[in-house]
Amino acid sequence: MSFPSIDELRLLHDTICRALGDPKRIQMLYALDEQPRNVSALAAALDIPQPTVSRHLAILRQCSLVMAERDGQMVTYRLADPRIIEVLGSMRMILRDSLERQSSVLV
Amino acid sequence: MSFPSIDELRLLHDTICRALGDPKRIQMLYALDEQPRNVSALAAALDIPQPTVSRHLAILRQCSLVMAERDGQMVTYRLADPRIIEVLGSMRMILRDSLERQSSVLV
DNA sequence: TACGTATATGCGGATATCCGAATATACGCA
DNA sequence: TGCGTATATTCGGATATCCGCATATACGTA
Repeated sequence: MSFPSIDELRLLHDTICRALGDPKRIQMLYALDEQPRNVSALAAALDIPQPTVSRHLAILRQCSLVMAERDGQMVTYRLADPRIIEVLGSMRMILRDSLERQSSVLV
Repeated sequence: MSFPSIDELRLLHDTICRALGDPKRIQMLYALDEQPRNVSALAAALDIPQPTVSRHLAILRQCSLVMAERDGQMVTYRLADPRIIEVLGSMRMILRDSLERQSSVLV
């Protein structure tokens, strides 16, 4: 087989794909792409309870998609790699074209 | 806010991200990118039981990532949009760079 | 119709995920 | 040390996911 090993795909799934496994986390990635924020700023911007935000950030941190930097009492989070936003953009294009294809069948 | 609406992100998650939510499904996408296959060929190639393959294919179908075409008794599956493989390739690069970054810290 | 092959689905249990509520920890400051 | 703010974690319950196993459905052929 010429395609990636199941081990690499498992790793890929355990990190990046898993991180994208919740819409709130995707939302958080976009918010952090716009600008780095601390936990409560993120919670306020997205209208999500602070413990929930903190938990999702912990997952994004484990998956190495965000970086945390303590700054006094606050912890500022930023994207570890802005290319994740490009990946999401590609997904949105695939989704958009897929929906378009489906709706044109209905005409 | 200038980033995508929570509704679009929810839709994105419910389709593409959800489809990538299992390593077997990612493996199947790669196998189908290599060449279209029917269910039992896919099951044999990946050494996964047929009912499991069938169920994962149903999810990929719901998410519009694969297309099914009946061909006598067999059903041939193919990628609906090969760009999903490019997306996975980008993810693998992000993962690779992330692991590299982490290991270089340990030196 | 009867049979064999290919594919899909129903059921049940194990496991994972998500969240609200409460609490614990970390830090700055008086 | 004591207090307030920021962040992280624990617990429990609801919900979703995955899979093995058995079975149902679809199709071709005799």
